[in-house]
Amino acid sequence: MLMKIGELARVTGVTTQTIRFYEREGLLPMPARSANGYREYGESTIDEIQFIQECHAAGFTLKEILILKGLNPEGAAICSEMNELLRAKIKGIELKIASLRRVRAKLSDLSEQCSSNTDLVSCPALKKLIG
Amino acid sequence: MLMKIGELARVTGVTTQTIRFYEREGLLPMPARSANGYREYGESTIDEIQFIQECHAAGFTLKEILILKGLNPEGAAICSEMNELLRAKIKGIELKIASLRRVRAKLSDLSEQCSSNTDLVSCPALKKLIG
DNA sequence: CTACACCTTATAGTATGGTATAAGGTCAAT
DNA sequence: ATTGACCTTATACCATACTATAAGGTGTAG
Repeated sequence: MLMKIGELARVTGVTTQTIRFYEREGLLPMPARSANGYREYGESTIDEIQFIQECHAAGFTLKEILILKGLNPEGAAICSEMNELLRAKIKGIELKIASLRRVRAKLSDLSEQCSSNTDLVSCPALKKLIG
Repeated sequence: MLMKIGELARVTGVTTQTIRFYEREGLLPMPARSANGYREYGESTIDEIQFIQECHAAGFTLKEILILKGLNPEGAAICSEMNELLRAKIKGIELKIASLRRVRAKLSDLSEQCSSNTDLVSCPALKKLIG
């Protein structure tokens, strides 16, 4: 049932240092300690770490995840705040996707037009593509 | 025709320090200098900076943009390398999108189920959503 | 001629998200 | 009883991508 930090690290795929780092940053609650001072985690902490990882992969900063978790010291996050943050992030990601698609299109064209060229800057096709 | 660094900064929306930083990092070529030592930029530098910004918005690091530009000191980027990098980045972005969508779905559900709750961690709906 | 906005270099500091190191305590097995 | 794997704290360091500061030169307007 109860895990020490090493096992929690193994099952979540993060390092023990990262778990302690998250704890210092307030992303993970202070765990119970056994008699010898070792951290003792319940299985719900696995979900908490996965939630952090999932949010981080989605482009949230650790501070934003703090807000999402309502542990923000400047006040609890209410749902409208969460949704606001979320919408802003979705918009950001969509801009990123659009940008990536533009870059991909440009570079795909470029690699077709000068497949043996070694320098994009000196490539005559570049101007058309990035102009 | 020729711009000083301040004007280039204004038209591109980056700071003069950032332009000098890009130059130091090899992302921008060393510009010509006027008699007084001021940097003199042609209009093509606007495109170069926009290319950097576009790639950066798409999730490339500055080092990766160096590779894309074929200015990588470890060797010129050939098109296959570019495409490899590009495909990896696209995959990364797609993973991010997928993750974002999962988080969005979870939080949308959450905000519907407990629209006045102030703490996600103590929310009884959370377990279902992030489990 | 002096005020002011601009330019120069060099150096140092910032925020983010960790990662590494030192110096030591715990515990199960041999 | 000592080896080895684990745990503890504290501290320092890292890459990324800027951002700020110091100390000074340039150029134009009044």
